[in-house]
Amino acid sequence: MYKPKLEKDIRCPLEYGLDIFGGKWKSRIICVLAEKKVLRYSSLRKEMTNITDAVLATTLKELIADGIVQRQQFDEIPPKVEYCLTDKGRSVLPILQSICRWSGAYHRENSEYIHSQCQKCDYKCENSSD
Amino acid sequence: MYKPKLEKDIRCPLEYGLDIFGGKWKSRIICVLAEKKVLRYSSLRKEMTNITDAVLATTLKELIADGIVQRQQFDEIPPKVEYCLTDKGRSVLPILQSICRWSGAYHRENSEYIHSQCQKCDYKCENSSD
DNA sequence: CCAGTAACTATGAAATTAATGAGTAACTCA
DNA sequence: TGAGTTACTCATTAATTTCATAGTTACTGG
Repeated sequence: MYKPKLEKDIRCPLEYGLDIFGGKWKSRIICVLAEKKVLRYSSLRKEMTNITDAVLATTLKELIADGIVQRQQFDEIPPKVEYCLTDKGRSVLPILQSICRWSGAYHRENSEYIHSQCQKCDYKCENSSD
Repeated sequence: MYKPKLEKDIRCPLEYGLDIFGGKWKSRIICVLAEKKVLRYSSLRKEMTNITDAVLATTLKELIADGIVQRQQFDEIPPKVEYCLTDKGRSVLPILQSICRWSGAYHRENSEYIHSQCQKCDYKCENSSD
């Protein structure tokens, strides 16, 4: 059974925010959903190279519990479940973009940073072109 | 001896950025230094309630290696070392503020989030009043 | 009737991160 | 002489996060 971290609710806004889109997979899921709009569970897993079911399922639960991702279930056989960002989820995209821009300013010149397993770069950094 | 993570340099900007100010202590150190400008090691540890020497020392090394924090050593007895933010370090403050503002919009209404051990809230959230 | 599919869950191992507690050099102050 | 100070390091343990693998239900297509 999934147990939400109650402690999170008494943390400060900065920790609350970092908890929502920090970590290894959360920002990546948010970016993929931002790009593809709607994805079934299996398609999402294919987009996220190397993620395992256990991690994807629990990470999705956290994002849903935090109101970032919406889950819509269709009662069919075989099962069908669709995931997309909520308004709250879309509202974090400017923050992620600002992080990308900031990093780009310091990080871009001295290394290759776009590797094939990181879809969010292709999305984020091309779209933040002001 | 401290070994920098080379892998970080081939990651995408979003991961690079989250690595720099994510984690349990990094954003807190950045905020305290933003507020106090300059702090000796021992004062910094006092500001960060509950941090241990081992964690503070290695976290500082990471922030220094990432160019966020500057270390200045005075050859005195007893030893004296001062820490402050670099320009790059100060440039992350707007991002941290935007995270605070975002969180505040969603998080503020339903809980107490400022607790005594979180100095960065007092700093961050009062200063982001637009 | 057996393999395949979808969307998971459960379990244990591995890896990473953080915490604990002690120790160090070279002094100063009582 | 002996405790206190500073800015750490080191070794070990604990906690957290992630990975790897297998299993489940209720079907469908061959």
